[in-house]
Amino acid sequence: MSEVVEQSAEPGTERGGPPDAFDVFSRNCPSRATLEHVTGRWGILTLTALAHDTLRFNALRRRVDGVSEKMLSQTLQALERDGLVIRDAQPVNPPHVEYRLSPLGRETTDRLLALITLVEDRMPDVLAARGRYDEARGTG
Amino acid sequence: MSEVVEQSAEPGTERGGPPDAFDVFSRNCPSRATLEHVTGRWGILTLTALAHDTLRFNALRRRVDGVSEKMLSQTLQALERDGLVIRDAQPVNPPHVEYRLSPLGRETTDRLLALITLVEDRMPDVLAARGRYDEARGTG
DNA sequence: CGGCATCCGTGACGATACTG
DNA sequence: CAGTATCGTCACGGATGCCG
Repeated sequence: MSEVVEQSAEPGTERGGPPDAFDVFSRNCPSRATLEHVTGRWGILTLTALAHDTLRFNALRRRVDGVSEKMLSQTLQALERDGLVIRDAQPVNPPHVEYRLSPLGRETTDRLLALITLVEDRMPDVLAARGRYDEARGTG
Repeated sequence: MSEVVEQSAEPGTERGGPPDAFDVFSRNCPSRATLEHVTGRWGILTLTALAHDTLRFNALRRRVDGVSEKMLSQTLQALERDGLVIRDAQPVNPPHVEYRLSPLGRETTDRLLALITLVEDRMPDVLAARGRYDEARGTG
């Protein structure tokens, strides 16, 4: 396995800092890594896709437009490892595996959803801002 | 300029879809790009750093541990272009440039903060889950 | 101080093929 | 169906140097 999302190699994990040691601003804080799993390109979409339903691998793949098999697999593993996603595998043939959110995953996804909703709602503003910015540069 | 965050090259922007056309799930939706600016590794941290204060470039750089000059510059440009960050440049010598959140940027950052707070709070759970996951693989 | 341009390595990512 | 293994690319991102 030459390519892994992140094994337990967090160097600064055991530095035993103060109680608020999980501040994302420091380079080696594990919360930074988790935050990146959650907010990573595929992390966001995967969690959001699981917000309402329990889904199987390929259903998820269809839902998250553009994700490759590999990246979905990787993303799911990272999220499962962080305890945000639960993997239910039934050893039947053909294999039947379902993914769903854990309680913590649900909480996280709720906040994510709040963010996404805002961004989607305000896209007209964003697009307008982009237009202004580009014009101020392109035209002079 | 061979390396650019993203110019106006969004291919699916003008497809004139339905009102809810800003669904992040479709590959070519501009909201997906904006979401990635916001939730990108440096986007999150930059916005969060600006949550409370107006900051100058190098102050920001010190605050966001590990960011390179180049990435901070790129990130700020993307966020400014999307209308989330406002750049105040005073043409004095030495140059004095300040960055602050726009109203939309503030709204966005508030939601981001809610997410970050949750993740930081729950890091013990995450770490425990990781421990269980790793053990179930390494040992069993 | 606040940038921008250039060079360049690394690894994230996608496509494909294979397994159970 | 649900993945894992392998390989190639390319653009993300760091280091450096220059300019206003």
